[in-house]
Amino acid sequence: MPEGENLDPTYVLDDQIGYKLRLANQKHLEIFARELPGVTPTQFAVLARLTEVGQVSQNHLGRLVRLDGATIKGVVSRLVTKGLVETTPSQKDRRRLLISLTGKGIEFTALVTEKAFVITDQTGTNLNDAEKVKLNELLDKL
Amino acid sequence: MPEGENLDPTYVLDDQIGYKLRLANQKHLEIFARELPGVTPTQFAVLARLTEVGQVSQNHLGRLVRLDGATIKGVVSRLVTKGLVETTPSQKDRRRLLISLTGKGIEFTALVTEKAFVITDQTGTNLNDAEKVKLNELLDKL
DNA sequence: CAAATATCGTTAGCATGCCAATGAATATAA
DNA sequence: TTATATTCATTGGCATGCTAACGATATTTG
Repeated sequence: MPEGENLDPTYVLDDQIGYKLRLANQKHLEIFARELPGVTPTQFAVLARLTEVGQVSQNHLGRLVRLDGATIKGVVSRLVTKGLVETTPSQKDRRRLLISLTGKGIEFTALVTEKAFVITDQTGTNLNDAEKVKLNELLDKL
Repeated sequence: MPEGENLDPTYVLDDQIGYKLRLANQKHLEIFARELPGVTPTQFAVLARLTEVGQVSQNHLGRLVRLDGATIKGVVSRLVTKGLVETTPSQKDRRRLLISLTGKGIEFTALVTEKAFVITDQTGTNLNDAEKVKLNELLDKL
């Protein structure tokens, strides 16, 4: 075997995990946009989290959906524009801005959660049940 | 068992495949930015693809990395600014803009491909070999 | 050949998502 | 208690990535 053979094996873009993750994400985005237009996956994630935890400060909410302060601010303000979320300055800590669902937000979230399940389902439509479980497991572990 | 029990099972954000994909992607982006600053994953994907296929038209290049025309245009022009890629108007088809690596682009890509392997490796660092294979398989199937 | 279609690149507009910097308020330390 | 740290929200800048619209060029069809 000649020396140096394996120094730089061919880099095949399609074999890279990062590339595959982008494509997988792309597929999900597509399904989401089709099944649930009017709100983005990120916006729905915020609504879902607010449903789970109730009123929280903006930065904390960002942490709960893994978005940094700059990003969560934009998402929240778009949800405010849609009337799904409202903001109240905190009394105890005057730095904080408390975020919560409006009545309309609660109603909307309840109404479309059904669709959200469909989206998760359709995203994994090429996998059987065992594979879905496995994929979830591996992504968790990652 | 009361009727209607399973009508709307609780939606748990952390269990949704779309959310997990976003987090996985986030992790990869982070590793990429740390290991290979100076170029983004998408930009590197374009360089890698150009290395594989040589000169191609801009729209076709976009198809080869799964980016639409509007997006690939921006990516290419940023790579042009960095001097890694160049554009030549096609003679046979005056609509087309041919894209290719510059000498610097070839050199740069060769130089950092090593890092790209490290990135793929680090992204899957929490998985053993069998799990990595499985994850790749499942993402392909998706 | 002429007309209808399709493709190519470009632009504008929008939503994610990041980093870095800033000022205000709070918490911790000396 | 005063000085230092941290936290919070906000802003500006940047790169992805999409859709929709547009004019220019090619291709296909009648």
